[in-house]
Amino acid sequence: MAIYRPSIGQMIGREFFSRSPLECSRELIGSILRWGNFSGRIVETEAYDGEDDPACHTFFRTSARVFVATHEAGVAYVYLNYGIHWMFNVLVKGRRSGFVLIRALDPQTGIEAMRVNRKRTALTPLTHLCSGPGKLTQALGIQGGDHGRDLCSDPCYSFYSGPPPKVLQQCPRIGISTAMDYPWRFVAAESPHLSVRPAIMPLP
DNA sequence: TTCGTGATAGAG
DNA sequence: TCTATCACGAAG
Repeated sequence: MAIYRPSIGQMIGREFFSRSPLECSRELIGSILRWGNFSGRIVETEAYDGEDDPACHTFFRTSARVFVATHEAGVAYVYLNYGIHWMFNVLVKGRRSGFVLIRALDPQTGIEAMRVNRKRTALTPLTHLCSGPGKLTQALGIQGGDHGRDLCSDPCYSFYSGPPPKVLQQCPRIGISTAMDYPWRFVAAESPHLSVRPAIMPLP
């Protein structure tokens, strides 16, 4: 796998996302998502492979295949799930194309506004603000209008390289009903901001 | 454990 | 048109 780790604080460019979903998912752990006045460190992602992954939208949605074909790597793929929750993904197009689902953030800036968006009080633990894909979109105000937004051209809506995780753990994806054995979820295992703590994986 | 909620796609 | 499905979260 190609290693791409720009120096800390550098805006992540389109070439980062011009790689496979697994590479991008893994290396986004520890990076910073800036979204307007909000920012957070990415501590949990999942990879969805657009070619032979039954859990990926491209597998069962024509519109997703059209989206991949008509957009550049590094744009947002946002959709509503269960009629309630917006899911925030990034389109990646390398040797393989697909999506990276951003599942949890460690909030850095805009925390009070996140609490307002989440309709939570100051008593709510910080670790509950963005610990899940639906929670983080609500906290940052990400909605359907952001579908297709380019995340590689506007410094206010971009990813920035950050300190690498202390313990990068790879484990099975959660919340899906097919292809559940693919270990395509990545977490910063030391973070208290995860949606679900992964089981301790036995050594190979 | 249950339930709310809406876009999507495929069947009829 | 109708219906099943869905990468979730909160309340109880």
